[in-house]
Amino acid sequence: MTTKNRILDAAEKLFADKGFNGTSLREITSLAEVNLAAVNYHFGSKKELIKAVMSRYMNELSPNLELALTNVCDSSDKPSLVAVFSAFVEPLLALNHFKENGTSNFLQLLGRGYTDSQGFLRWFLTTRYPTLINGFVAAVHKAYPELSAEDMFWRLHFTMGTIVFTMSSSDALMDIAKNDFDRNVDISGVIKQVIPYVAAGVGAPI
Amino acid sequence: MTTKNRILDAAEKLFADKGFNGTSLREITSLAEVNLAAVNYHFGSKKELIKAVMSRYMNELSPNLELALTNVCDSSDKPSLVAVFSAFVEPLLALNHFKENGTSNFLQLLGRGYTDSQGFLRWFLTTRYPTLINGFVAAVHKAYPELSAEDMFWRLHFTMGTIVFTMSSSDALMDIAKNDFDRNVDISGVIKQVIPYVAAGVGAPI
DNA sequence: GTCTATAACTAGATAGAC
DNA sequence: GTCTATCTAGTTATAGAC
Repeated sequence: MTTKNRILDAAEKLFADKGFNGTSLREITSLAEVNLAAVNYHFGSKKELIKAVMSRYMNELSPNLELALTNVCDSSDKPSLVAVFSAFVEPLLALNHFKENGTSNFLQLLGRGYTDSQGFLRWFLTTRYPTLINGFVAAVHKAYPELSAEDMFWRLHFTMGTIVFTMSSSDALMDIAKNDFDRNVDISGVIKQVIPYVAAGVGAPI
Repeated sequence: MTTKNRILDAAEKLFADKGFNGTSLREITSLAEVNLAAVNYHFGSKKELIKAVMSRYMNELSPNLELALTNVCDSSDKPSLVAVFSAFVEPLLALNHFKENGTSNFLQLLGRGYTDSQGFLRWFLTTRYPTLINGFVAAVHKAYPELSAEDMFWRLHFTMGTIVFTMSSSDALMDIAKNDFDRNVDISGVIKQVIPYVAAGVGAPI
Protein backbone atom coordinates (compact mmCIF):
# COMPACT_ATOMS: atom_id res chain seq x y z
CA MET A 1 0.00 0.00 0.00
CA THR A 2 1.79 3.10 -1.23
CA THR A 3 1.32 6.54 0.26
CA LYS A 4 -0.25 7.71 -2.97
CA ASN A 5 -2.90 5.00 -2.82
CA ARG A 6 -3.56 5.54 0.86
CA ILE A 7 -4.30 9.16 0.06
CA LEU A 8 -6.54 8.25 -2.88
CA ASP A 9 -8.57 5.82 -0.78
CA ALA A 10 -9.02 8.20 2.12
CA ALA A 11 -9.87 11.10 -0.17
CA GLU A 12 -12.42 9.02 -2.04
CA LYS A 13 -14.25 8.05 1.12
CA LEU A 14 -14.30 11.55 2.57
CA PHE A 15 -15.18 13.28 -0.70
CA ALA A 16 -18.11 10.93 -1.23
CA ASP A 17 -19.29 11.50 2.30
CA LYS A 18 -18.91 15.23 2.77
CA GLY A 19 -18.25 16.69 -0.64
CA PHE A 20 -15.10 18.15 -2.09
CA ASN A 21 -15.42 21.55 -0.45
CA GLY A 22 -16.39 19.99 2.83
CA THR A 23 -13.28 17.87 3.10
CA SER A 24 -9.93 19.32 4.15
CA LEU A 25 -6.51 17.95 3.28
CA ARG A 26 -5.93 17.54 7.00
CA GLU A 27 -8.86 15.15 7.30
CA ILE A 28 -7.63 13.19 4.31
CA THR A 29 -4.04 12.82 5.46
CA SER A 30 -5.19 12.05 8.97
CA LEU A 31 -7.48 9.22 7.81
CA ALA A 32 -4.79 7.97 5.44
CA GLU A 33 -2.25 8.19 8.25
CA VAL A 34 0.23 10.03 6.10
CA ASN A 35 1.84 13.42 6.45
CA LEU A 36 -0.06 16.52 5.45
CA ALA A 37 2.61 17.54 2.98
CA ALA A 38 2.30 14.25 1.09
CA VAL A 39 -0.79 15.40 -0.81
CA ASN A 40 1.01 18.29 -2.37
CA TYR A 41 4.08 16.18 -3.02
CA HIS A 42 2.17 13.43 -4.84
CA PHE A 43 -0.64 15.38 -6.47
CA GLY A 44 0.40 19.01 -6.53
CA SER A 45 -2.88 20.43 -5.27
CA LYS A 46 -6.28 19.51 -3.93
CA LYS A 47 -7.85 20.07 -7.35
CA GLU A 48 -5.50 17.55 -8.96
CA LEU A 49 -6.25 15.08 -6.18
CA ILE A 50 -9.96 15.38 -6.96
CA LYS A 51 -9.28 14.67 -10.63
CA ALA A 52 -7.10 11.69 -9.71
CA VAL A 53 -9.82 10.19 -7.51
CA MET A 54 -12.39 10.51 -10.31
CA SER A 55 -10.03 9.30 -13.04
CA ARG A 56 -9.28 6.08 -11.20
CA TYR A 57 -12.97 5.17 -11.44
CA MET A 58 -13.64 6.57 -14.87
CA ASN A 59 -10.75 4.65 -16.42
CA GLU A 60 -12.14 1.46 -14.93
CA LEU A 61 -15.78 2.13 -15.84
CA SER A 62 -15.55 3.84 -19.19
CA PRO A 63 -14.45 0.93 -21.46
CA ASN A 64 -16.93 -1.51 -19.88
CA LEU A 65 -19.77 0.93 -20.22
CA GLU A 66 -18.95 1.82 -23.82
CA LEU A 67 -18.92 -1.87 -24.68
CA ALA A 68 -22.24 -2.49 -22.94
CA LEU A 69 -23.87 0.40 -24.80
CA THR A 70 -22.48 -0.85 -28.12
CA ASN A 71 -23.90 -4.29 -27.37
CA VAL A 72 -27.35 -2.85 -26.74
CA CYS A 73 -27.24 -1.01 -30.05
CA ASP A 74 -26.06 -4.13 -31.91
CA SER A 75 -28.50 -6.51 -30.27
CA SER A 76 -31.67 -5.02 -31.68
CA ASP A 77 -32.97 -2.67 -34.33
CA LYS A 78 -34.96 -0.85 -31.71
CA PRO A 79 -33.90 -1.62 -28.15
CA SER A 80 -36.18 -0.57 -25.31
CA LEU A 81 -35.16 2.33 -23.11
CA VAL A 82 -35.18 0.00 -20.14
CA ALA A 83 -32.61 -2.10 -22.00
CA VAL A 84 -30.46 0.96 -22.63
CA PHE A 85 -30.44 1.98 -18.99
CA SER A 86 -29.99 -1.60 -17.86
CA ALA A 87 -26.72 -1.60 -19.78
CA PHE A 88 -25.36 0.59 -17.01
CA VAL A 89 -26.07 -1.88 -14.24
CA GLU A 90 -23.33 -4.44 -14.76
CA PRO A 91 -20.46 -2.01 -15.43
CA LEU A 92 -21.50 0.03 -12.41
CA LEU A 93 -21.82 -2.98 -10.10
CA ALA A 94 -18.46 -4.26 -11.39
CA LEU A 95 -16.91 -1.31 -9.55
CA ASN A 96 -17.65 -3.25 -6.37
CA HIS A 97 -15.08 -5.83 -7.44
CA PHE A 98 -12.64 -3.10 -8.34
CA LYS A 99 -12.93 -1.63 -4.86
CA GLU A 100 -15.00 -2.14 -1.73
CA ASN A 101 -18.18 0.00 -2.01
CA GLY A 102 -16.91 1.09 -5.41
CA THR A 103 -20.32 1.52 -7.01
CA SER A 104 -21.75 3.58 -4.21
CA ASN A 105 -18.62 5.68 -3.76
CA PHE A 106 -18.30 6.43 -7.45
CA LEU A 107 -21.92 7.48 -7.89
CA GLN A 108 -21.78 9.66 -4.82
CA LEU A 109 -18.60 11.28 -6.08
CA LEU A 110 -20.30 11.92 -9.40
CA GLY A 111 -23.14 13.62 -7.57
CA ARG A 112 -20.75 15.78 -5.62
CA GLY A 113 -18.91 16.73 -8.79
CA TYR A 114 -22.01 18.22 -10.27
CA THR A 115 -22.96 20.39 -7.33
CA ASP A 116 -19.76 21.20 -5.46
CA SER A 117 -17.02 23.24 -7.07
CA GLN A 118 -19.00 25.22 -9.66
CA GLY A 119 -18.81 22.55 -12.32
CA PHE A 120 -15.10 22.32 -12.93
CA LEU A 121 -15.45 18.56 -12.54
CA ARG A 122 -18.31 18.43 -14.98
CA TRP A 123 -16.11 20.13 -17.51
CA PHE A 124 -13.26 17.74 -16.76
CA LEU A 125 -15.43 14.66 -17.24
CA THR A 126 -17.29 15.73 -20.36
CA THR A 127 -14.14 16.84 -22.17
CA ARG A 128 -12.17 13.80 -21.02
CA TYR A 129 -14.74 11.09 -21.79
CA PRO A 130 -16.74 12.32 -24.78
CA THR A 131 -17.13 8.92 -26.47
CA LEU A 132 -19.03 7.68 -23.43
CA ILE A 133 -21.61 10.41 -23.76
CA ASN A 134 -21.87 9.90 -27.51
CA GLY A 135 -22.40 6.18 -27.06
CA PHE A 136 -25.19 6.85 -24.62
CA VAL A 137 -26.88 9.40 -26.87
CA ALA A 138 -26.64 6.99 -29.80
CA ALA A 139 -28.28 4.21 -27.80
CA VAL A 140 -31.14 6.43 -26.64
CA HIS A 141 -31.63 7.70 -30.17
CA LYS A 142 -31.94 4.14 -31.48
CA ALA A 143 -34.49 3.34 -28.77
CA TYR A 144 -36.54 6.52 -29.28
CA PRO A 145 -35.73 8.03 -32.70
CA GLU A 146 -38.66 10.47 -32.56
CA LEU A 147 -37.01 12.39 -29.74
CA SER A 148 -35.50 15.63 -31.03
CA ALA A 149 -31.92 16.54 -30.19
CA GLU A 150 -33.16 19.30 -27.94
CA ASP A 151 -35.63 17.14 -26.01
CA MET A 152 -32.92 14.48 -25.77
CA PHE A 153 -30.57 17.02 -24.27
CA TRP A 154 -33.02 18.02 -21.57
CA ARG A 155 -34.09 14.51 -20.71
CA LEU A 156 -30.57 13.20 -20.46
CA HIS A 157 -29.75 15.98 -18.05
CA PHE A 158 -32.89 15.28 -16.04
CA THR A 159 -31.76 11.66 -15.90
CA MET A 160 -28.28 12.65 -14.84
CA GLY A 161 -29.90 14.72 -12.10
CA THR A 162 -32.10 11.89 -10.90
CA ILE A 163 -29.16 9.53 -10.69
CA VAL A 164 -26.56 11.76 -9.10
CA PHE A 165 -28.96 13.31 -6.63
CA THR A 166 -30.29 9.92 -5.61
CA MET A 167 -26.79 8.62 -5.19
CA SER A 168 -25.42 11.58 -3.33
CA SER A 169 -28.19 11.16 -0.78
CA SER A 170 -28.45 7.38 -1.06
CA ASP A 171 -27.27 6.78 2.50
CA ALA A 172 -30.11 8.89 3.88
CA LEU A 173 -32.63 7.27 1.52
CA MET A 174 -31.57 3.73 2.46
CA ASP A 175 -31.89 4.68 6.12
CA ILE A 176 -35.43 5.95 5.60
CA ALA A 177 -36.37 2.85 3.61
CA LYS A 178 -35.17 0.75 6.51
CA ASN A 179 -37.00 2.74 9.18
CA ASP A 180 -40.28 3.32 7.35
CA PHE A 181 -40.65 0.09 5.39
CA ASP A 182 -38.37 -2.27 7.29
CA ARG A 183 -36.61 -2.95 4.01
CA ASN A 184 -32.89 -3.36 3.61
CA VAL A 185 -31.96 -1.81 0.30
CA ASP A 186 -28.41 -1.72 -1.00
CA ILE A 187 -26.99 0.26 -3.87
CA SER A 188 -28.00 -2.32 -6.49
CA GLY A 189 -31.53 -2.19 -5.10
CA VAL A 190 -31.59 1.55 -5.57
CA ILE A 191 -30.31 1.17 -9.14
CA LYS A 192 -33.06 -1.32 -9.91
CA GLN A 193 -35.67 1.08 -8.51
CA VAL A 194 -34.44 3.99 -10.54
CA ILE A 195 -34.25 2.32 -13.96
CA PRO A 196 -38.00 2.13 -14.66
CA TYR A 197 -38.31 5.72 -13.49
CA VAL A 198 -35.68 7.22 -15.79
CA ALA A 199 -36.65 4.97 -18.69
CA ALA A 200 -40.25 6.18 -18.43
CA GLY A 201 -39.08 9.78 -18.05
CA VAL A 202 -36.88 9.71 -21.14
CA GLY A 203 -39.61 7.85 -23.01
CA ALA A 204 -42.37 10.30 -22.06
CA PRO A 205 -44.58 11.43 -24.95
CA ILE A 206 -43.39 14.63 -26.57
CA MET B 1 -34.39 48.75 2.93
CA THR B 2 -33.32 47.57 6.34
CA THR B 3 -29.94 46.04 7.07
CA LYS B 4 -31.57 42.73 7.85
CA ASN B 5 -33.21 42.61 4.43
CA ARG B 6 -30.08 43.71 2.64
CA ILE B 7 -28.30 40.77 4.22
CA LEU B 8 -31.09 38.36 3.32
CA ASP B 9 -31.09 39.47 -0.31
CA ALA B 10 -27.34 39.29 -0.70
CA ALA B 11 -27.15 35.93 1.06
CA GLU B 12 -29.90 34.50 -1.11
CA LYS B 13 -28.14 35.44 -4.31
CA LEU B 14 -24.75 34.14 -3.24
CA PHE B 15 -26.09 30.96 -1.66
CA ALA B 16 -28.02 30.10 -4.83
CA ASP B 17 -24.94 30.78 -6.92
CA LYS B 18 -22.17 29.15 -4.98
CA GLY B 19 -23.79 27.04 -2.31
CA PHE B 20 -23.97 27.54 1.42
CA ASN B 21 -20.52 26.17 2.18
CA GLY B 22 -19.04 28.07 -0.74
CA THR B 23 -20.22 31.47 0.45
CA SER B 24 -18.50 33.36 3.26
CA LEU B 25 -20.08 35.91 5.55
CA ARG B 26 -17.56 38.41 4.25
CA GLU B 27 -18.83 37.99 0.71
CA ILE B 28 -22.39 38.42 1.89
CA THR B 29 -21.81 41.56 3.94
CA SER B 30 -19.65 43.00 1.20
CA LEU B 31 -22.37 42.52 -1.45
CA ALA B 32 -25.00 43.82 0.96
CA GLU B 33 -22.76 46.77 1.79
CA VAL B 34 -23.18 46.28 5.50
CA ASN B 35 -20.74 45.58 8.26
CA LEU B 36 -19.43 42.08 8.82
CA ALA B 37 -20.65 42.02 12.40
CA ALA B 38 -24.23 42.72 11.32
CA VAL B 39 -24.88 39.11 10.36
CA ASN B 40 -24.18 37.86 13.83
CA TYR B 41 -26.05 40.74 15.37
CA HIS B 42 -29.23 40.15 13.33
CA PHE B 43 -29.17 36.38 12.86
CA GLY B 44 -26.83 34.97 15.48
CA SER B 45 -24.95 32.63 13.18
CA LYS B 46 -24.52 31.62 9.57
CA LYS B 47 -26.72 28.56 10.09
CA GLU B 48 -29.59 30.72 11.31
CA LEU B 49 -29.11 33.02 8.34
CA ILE B 50 -29.47 30.03 6.00
CA LYS B 51 -32.71 29.05 7.72
CA ALA B 52 -34.01 32.62 7.49
CA VAL B 53 -33.30 32.79 3.75
CA MET B 54 -35.17 29.54 3.14
CA SER B 55 -38.06 30.40 5.48
CA ARG B 56 -38.77 33.64 3.67
CA TYR B 57 -39.53 31.62 0.52
CA MET B 58 -41.20 28.67 2.16
CA ASN B 59 -43.65 30.87 4.06
CA GLU B 60 -44.60 32.51 0.78
CA LEU B 61 -44.82 29.33 -1.26
CA SER B 62 -46.23 26.82 1.18
CA PRO B 63 -49.86 28.03 1.53
CA ASN B 64 -50.25 28.60 -2.22
CA LEU B 65 -48.88 25.18 -3.03
CA GLU B 66 -51.03 23.41 -0.45
CA LEU B 67 -54.09 25.10 -1.90
CA ALA B 68 -53.16 24.15 -5.46
CA LEU B 69 -52.66 20.50 -4.46
CA THR B 70 -55.98 20.45 -2.63
CA ASN B 71 -57.66 21.86 -5.72
CA VAL B 72 -56.23 19.11 -7.90
CA CYS B 73 -57.51 16.48 -5.51
CA ASP B 74 -60.96 18.07 -5.37
CA SER B 75 -61.27 18.67 -9.09
CA SER B 76 -61.34 15.05 -10.16
CA ASP B 77 -61.76 11.52 -8.85
CA LYS B 78 -58.58 10.50 -10.57
CA PRO B 79 -56.42 13.43 -11.66
CA SER B 80 -53.55 12.77 -14.07
CA LEU B 81 -50.00 12.89 -12.79
CA VAL B 82 -49.29 15.70 -15.22
CA ALA B 83 -52.10 17.63 -13.53
CA VAL B 84 -50.58 16.98 -10.11
CA PHE B 85 -47.17 18.24 -11.14
CA SER B 86 -48.67 21.13 -13.05
CA ALA B 87 -50.13 22.30 -9.74
CA PHE B 88 -46.62 23.34 -8.81
CA VAL B 89 -46.16 25.68 -11.75
CA GLU B 90 -48.24 28.64 -10.70
CA PRO B 91 -47.18 28.81 -7.04
CA LEU B 92 -43.55 28.48 -8.11
CA LEU B 93 -43.79 31.12 -10.81
CA ALA B 94 -45.63 33.41 -8.37
CA LEU B 95 -42.32 33.68 -6.50
CA ASN B 96 -41.18 35.89 -9.37
CA HIS B 97 -43.71 38.50 -8.23
CA PHE B 98 -42.62 38.09 -4.65
CA LYS B 99 -39.01 38.79 -5.60
CA GLU B 100 -36.95 39.31 -8.75
CA ASN B 101 -35.75 35.90 -9.98
CA GLY B 102 -37.61 34.39 -7.06
CA THR B 103 -38.51 31.11 -8.75
CA SER B 104 -35.05 30.42 -9.99
CA ASN B 105 -33.36 31.48 -6.77
CA PHE B 106 -35.65 29.41 -4.59
CA LEU B 107 -35.26 26.24 -6.62
CA GLN B 108 -31.52 26.62 -6.74
CA LEU B 109 -31.44 27.15 -2.98
CA LEU B 110 -33.50 24.01 -2.53
CA GLY B 111 -31.01 22.10 -4.63
CA ARG B 112 -28.13 23.41 -2.57
CA GLY B 113 -29.90 22.50 0.63
CA TYR B 114 -30.05 18.88 -0.33
CA THR B 115 -26.41 18.49 -1.22
CA ASP B 116 -24.50 21.06 0.83
CA SER B 117 -24.32 20.84 4.58
CA GLN B 118 -25.02 17.13 5.13
CA GLY B 119 -28.75 17.45 5.07
CA PHE B 120 -29.41 19.74 8.00
CA LEU B 121 -31.59 21.85 5.71
CA ARG B 122 -33.51 18.81 4.53
CA TRP B 123 -34.29 18.03 8.14
CA PHE B 124 -35.32 21.63 8.80
CA LEU B 125 -37.69 21.73 5.82
CA THR B 126 -39.32 18.33 6.29
CA THR B 127 -39.97 18.87 9.99
CA ARG B 128 -41.12 22.45 9.49
CA TYR B 129 -43.46 21.93 6.52
CA PRO B 130 -44.88 18.42 6.87
CA THR B 131 -48.38 19.24 5.59
CA LEU B 132 -46.88 20.23 2.26
CA ILE B 133 -45.32 16.82 1.78
CA ASN B 134 -48.49 15.05 2.93
CA GLY B 135 -50.58 17.06 0.47
CA PHE B 136 -48.28 16.08 -2.34
CA VAL B 137 -48.29 12.39 -1.40
CA ALA B 138 -52.09 12.44 -1.19
CA ALA B 139 -52.38 13.95 -4.66
CA VAL B 140 -50.02 11.42 -6.21
CA HIS B 141 -51.86 8.60 -4.47
CA LYS B 142 -55.17 9.76 -5.91
CA ALA B 143 -53.62 9.91 -9.37
CA TYR B 144 -51.93 6.52 -9.14
CA PRO B 145 -53.51 4.47 -6.33
CA GLU B 146 -51.79 1.24 -7.40
CA LEU B 147 -48.41 2.66 -6.38
CA SER B 148 -47.28 1.15 -3.08
CA ALA B 149 -46.08 3.40 -0.27
CA GLU B 150 -42.56 2.14 -0.79
CA ASP B 151 -42.49 2.72 -4.54
CA MET B 152 -44.10 6.10 -3.93
CA PHE B 153 -41.32 6.97 -1.50
CA TRP B 154 -38.61 6.16 -4.01
CA ARG B 155 -40.25 7.87 -6.92
CA LEU B 156 -40.93 11.04 -5.00
CA HIS B 157 -37.30 11.20 -4.01
CA PHE B 158 -36.21 10.56 -7.60
CA THR B 159 -38.48 13.43 -8.60
CA MET B 160 -37.05 15.67 -5.92
CA GLY B 161 -33.64 14.80 -7.30
CA THR B 162 -34.56 15.58 -10.87
CA ILE B 163 -35.96 18.94 -9.90
CA VAL B 164 -33.33 20.17 -7.50
CA PHE B 165 -30.44 18.96 -9.59
CA THR B 166 -31.87 20.54 -12.71
CA MET B 167 -32.42 23.76 -10.87
CA SER B 168 -29.07 23.91 -9.16
CA SER B 169 -27.42 23.62 -12.56
CA SER B 170 -30.10 25.45 -14.52
CA ASP B 171 -27.81 28.34 -15.42
CA ALA B 172 -25.36 25.96 -17.09
CA LEU B 173 -28.17 24.08 -18.82
CA MET B 174 -29.77 27.24 -20.17
CA ASP B 175 -26.38 28.32 -21.50
CA ILE B 176 -25.91 25.02 -23.31
CA ALA B 177 -29.45 25.17 -24.75
CA LYS B 178 -28.64 28.60 -26.10
CA ASN B 179 -25.29 27.60 -27.61
CA ASP B 180 -26.25 24.22 -29.03
CA PHE B 181 -29.85 24.83 -30.11
CA ASP B 182 -29.99 28.59 -30.37
CA ARG B 183 -32.93 28.51 -27.99
CA ASN B 184 -33.54 30.98 -25.20
CA VAL B 185 -35.04 29.06 -22.32
CA ASP B 186 -36.00 30.69 -19.03
CA ILE B 187 -36.89 29.05 -15.76
CA SER B 188 -40.54 28.55 -16.70
CA GLY B 189 -39.40 26.86 -19.91
CA VAL B 190 -37.30 24.44 -17.89
CA ILE B 191 -40.24 23.71 -15.61
CA LYS B 192 -42.44 22.95 -18.59
CA GLN B 193 -39.80 20.59 -19.99
CA VAL B 194 -39.43 18.71 -16.73
CA ILE B 195 -43.11 18.07 -15.98
CA PRO B 196 -43.73 15.38 -18.61
CA TYR B 197 -40.50 13.72 -17.55
CA VAL B 198 -41.28 13.44 -13.84
CA ALA B 199 -44.94 12.63 -14.47
CA ALA B 200 -43.92 9.72 -16.70
CA GLY B 201 -41.28 8.64 -14.19
CA VAL B 202 -43.68 8.57 -11.26
CA GLY B 203 -46.29 6.89 -13.44
CA ALA B 204 -43.94 4.18 -14.73
CA PRO B 205 -45.36 0.64 -14.61
CA ILE B 206 -44.48 -1.22 -11.42
C1' DG C 1 10.00 10.20 -0.24
C1' DT C 2 8.84 11.66 4.16
C1' DC C 3 9.04 14.65 7.84
C1' DT C 4 8.61 19.29 10.82
C1' DA C 5 7.70 23.80 10.85
C1' DT C 6 5.59 27.51 9.28
C1' DA C 7 4.03 30.84 5.86
C1' DA C 8 0.12 33.10 4.05
C1' DC C 9 -4.47 33.29 4.12
C1' DT C 10 -9.47 32.69 5.14
C1' DA C 11 -13.17 31.30 8.01
C1' DG C 12 -16.93 32.44 11.72
C1' DA C 13 -17.61 34.83 15.80
C1' DT C 14 -17.22 38.58 19.40
C1' DA C 15 -15.73 42.46 22.61
C1' DG C 16 -16.20 46.95 23.21
C1' DA C 17 -16.22 51.85 21.49
C1' DC C 18 -19.53 54.92 19.57
C1' DG D 1 -27.79 49.33 15.69
C1' DT D 2 -23.44 49.92 13.70
C1' DC D 3 -18.66 50.17 13.67
C1' DT D 4 -13.42 48.71 14.23
C1' DA D 5 -10.36 45.61 15.79
C1' DT D 6 -9.30 41.30 17.01
C1' DC D 7 -9.61 36.34 18.49
C1' DT D 8 -9.53 31.60 17.57
C1' DA D 9 -9.37 28.16 14.56
C1' DG D 10 -9.42 26.51 10.39
C1' DT D 11 -7.60 26.28 5.45
C1' DT D 12 -3.98 25.22 1.39
C1' DA D 13 0.55 25.19 0.31
C1' DT D 14 5.68 25.21 0.74
C1' DA D 15 10.62 25.50 2.36
C1' DG D 16 14.08 22.94 4.01
C1' DA D 17 16.03 19.22 7.20
C1' DC D 18 16.62 14.30 7.07
